[in-house]
Amino acid sequence: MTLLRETPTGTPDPAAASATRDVPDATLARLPLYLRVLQTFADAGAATCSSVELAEAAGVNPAKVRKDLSHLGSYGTRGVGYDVEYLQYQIARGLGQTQTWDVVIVGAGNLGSALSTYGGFAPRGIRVAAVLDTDPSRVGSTVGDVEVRPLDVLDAVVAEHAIAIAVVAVPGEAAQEVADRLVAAGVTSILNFAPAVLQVPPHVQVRKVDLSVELQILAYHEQRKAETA
Amino acid sequence: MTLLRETPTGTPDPAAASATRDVPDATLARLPLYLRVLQTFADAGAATCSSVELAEAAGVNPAKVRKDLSHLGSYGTRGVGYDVEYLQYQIARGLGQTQTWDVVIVGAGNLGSALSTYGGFAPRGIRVAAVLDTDPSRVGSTVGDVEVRPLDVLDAVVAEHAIAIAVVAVPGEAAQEVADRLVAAGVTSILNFAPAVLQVPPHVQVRKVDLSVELQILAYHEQRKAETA
DNA sequence: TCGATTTTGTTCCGTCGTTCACAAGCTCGT
DNA sequence: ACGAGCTTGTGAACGACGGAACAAAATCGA
Repeated sequence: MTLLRETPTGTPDPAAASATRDVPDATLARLPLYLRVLQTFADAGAATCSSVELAEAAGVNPAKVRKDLSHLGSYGTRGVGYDVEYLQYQIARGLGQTQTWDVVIVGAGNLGSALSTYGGFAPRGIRVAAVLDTDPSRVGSTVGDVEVRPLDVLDAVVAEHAIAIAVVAVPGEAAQEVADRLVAAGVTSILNFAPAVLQVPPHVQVRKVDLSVELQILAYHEQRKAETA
Repeated sequence: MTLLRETPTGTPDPAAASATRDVPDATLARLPLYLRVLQTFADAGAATCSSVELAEAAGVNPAKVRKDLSHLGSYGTRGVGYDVEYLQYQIARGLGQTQTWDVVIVGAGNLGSALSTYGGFAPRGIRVAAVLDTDPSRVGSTVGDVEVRPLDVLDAVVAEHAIAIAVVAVPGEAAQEVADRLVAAGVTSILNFAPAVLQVPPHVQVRKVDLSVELQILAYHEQRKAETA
């Protein structure tokens, strides 16, 4: 899938520099979690923390924490642990949070509105630069503190904010067309909430979140419990 | 993690009956996707379809489709393919869609409202039986076609509808307390949208969806592209 | 200065998921 | 009635992930 490289077991790079490379997706999904836990530690006034503490608060295995962090570099001190503030910075850097990423949300329905006003984006270096919709009844209204604009301004918005990431929160029937327009506008990463499989060129990355799938998986396990016999 | 059993390579069960068992989570996550694709095939008037057609429409490998489906049983015909309608029924059965699952949503904020009015649940055997919130200013209002009720009625609601699955869509600070109350009420599966790690008894299953994590992962890959050097 | 203690970083191994490749089996035309 | 041509279902190889165990290294006290 994604291009992978072997862990550089060769010469230990001069640490710092641009050592950020080759983070597995499984690890990547946990780094934001660590970041959140570290913030609670920082709020509590802790200067350092061990992998065991981090693991307990995050609900994972301590060895997994250490291995995850080692993918970013060697930022801990043996016998001591990790400096909370320094590790926060390093994880943020590894995730690309040193810069703020402007994103555009297409679809101002219930889900699009919820995403637009979601408070969890800003602290993580993500800013909703624009919310677009084709429905004239929605255009002009405001969700959160941004105005809903027509989809026609997409090209201009993408160019103005140098947007690379877009969120698709439209009905499944409209998703492919929206995706096509996003790609044409120059977007290279799409987060798709619509129940549809998007066809995009290979240089465009798509991640999919299906709200009902999660519930269906839970329902499956409930059914298993109920069967028993 | 989840209890696993070896694939029953022993005696081939009399097929039909209650052959649904031991479906890996990775497969489980794709079954709803196949179901959606099959519906488009049915709408187009197709009576049968091959694993290759299914795979292309779902954007996965044909072999993966066949292996996924084989976990449910042998419902295809060699040389022909799968009967669309029959396969739809079998997947739905495997997922536990033969019955309707009532769920309760806690939190009537933007996200909770979006979930309550999400049209994708009903066709998949999931019904939002109640939406609860602690905020008095929200209680009494209606989202979609259900009224927002106070969290205090949780026990009664869970008992009345025999609810096993709950959705947590509250701020991170309130998530753990809500989870505790859900567990006390008898809920055994929780879908958590709050940015918090929930501590629950081992018999309770938690799935987590973090909206910002998905965007952060995309941001990481964008950063990788930008670095290049 | 040196050893004891603590905690990281890494190696090794078992397990799970994905993919390839092929045998089993069904349909259709002759 | 029978062989040709598909398509499924599955065994096996491969790669990635998770977890345990261990060696490397830093601090602290004597």
